[in-house]
Amino acid sequence: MDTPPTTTDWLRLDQQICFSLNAASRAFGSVYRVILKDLGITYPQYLVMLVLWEHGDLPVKKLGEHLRLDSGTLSPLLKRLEAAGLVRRERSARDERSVEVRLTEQGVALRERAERVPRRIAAATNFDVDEISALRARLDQLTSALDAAVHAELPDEG
Amino acid sequence: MDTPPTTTDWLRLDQQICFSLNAASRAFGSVYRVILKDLGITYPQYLVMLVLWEHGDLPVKKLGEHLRLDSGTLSPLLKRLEAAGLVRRERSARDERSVEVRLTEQGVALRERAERVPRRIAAATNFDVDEISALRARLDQLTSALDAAVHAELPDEG
DNA sequence: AGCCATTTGGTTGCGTACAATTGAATTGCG
DNA sequence: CGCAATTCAATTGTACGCAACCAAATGGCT
Repeated sequence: MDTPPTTTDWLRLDQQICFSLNAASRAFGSVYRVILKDLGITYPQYLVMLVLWEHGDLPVKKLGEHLRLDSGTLSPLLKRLEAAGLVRRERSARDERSVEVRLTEQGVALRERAERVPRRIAAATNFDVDEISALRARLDQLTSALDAAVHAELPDEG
Repeated sequence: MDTPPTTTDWLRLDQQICFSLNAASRAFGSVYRVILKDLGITYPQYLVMLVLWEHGDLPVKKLGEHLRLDSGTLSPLLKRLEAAGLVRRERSARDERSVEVRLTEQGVALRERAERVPRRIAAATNFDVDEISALRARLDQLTSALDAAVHAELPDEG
């Protein structure tokens, strides 16, 4: 009744941490897919719009820093947003390497329709604001630790 | 100092819940990528192997239920595992619609090398077992709520 | 001025995710 | 038995996410 954990237990426990995280992330994806269908954008595209609405026009680099995404992900995504008419991409005059991402009128206008989204999401989680804050803090803490581990070239054991 | 939250606050808070989740999930991905490189498999492939090690040979359907993945994801993934020699896919004799996924000798043997993985991951998180359990429980609760919301065809507001 | 490391986006290739469709096999029902 | 509905896997098409590589532009240094 109180045997020490076997290797099998470790393998199972292990699955559950990251698996639960993964599952929650994908479950969120499903909810967003439904809610964002009206707006005609995907969840990652919505994240980009959130950043632009909050911070105004930004170069791709800055966008990537806010979202933890690199150009390999952002370039095609931004092209789709541009094709949808929500965003323009313009080479910076000052630094020709840089591409400024600018909201179009449509992009600005979309914000109004997006304002209903957060409340609907919050309702779907069935968590209150404090619970969400606590969970978010925990997750950020976890992310920091994982980032540090990756950059530390991963020591072999604990 | 105690003004009610504006719509902008909502949009920001909203970003943080799902964004933190997403970020944590991707951070885990980076850690697993490094740790699993030795084994020559990706994280989702590792999940499949975990299920097979725990439950033995399974049809694709059952595998998908354990992992919350559909055949569109599993089919190509399983082909890659088969190409790597870790798994065989065989049409069930009893039900020709079903495909049994079976571990090869190599697949069974890989388990031994995989046994070091969980401890290394746990070390990278910098969380103790209880913290991990608590977080996992919270995430599962969240996933359940989100699943319910999706299946309930998403009521408009909270 | 000339050279070179760095910065910045873009592209390619691979591997998930998932909706939608297809097609074969099976089951259920009259 | 015969046929319609269902089940199951595969395929197709779209969209991330990221590593690896590339090219243009910049800035520092001599």
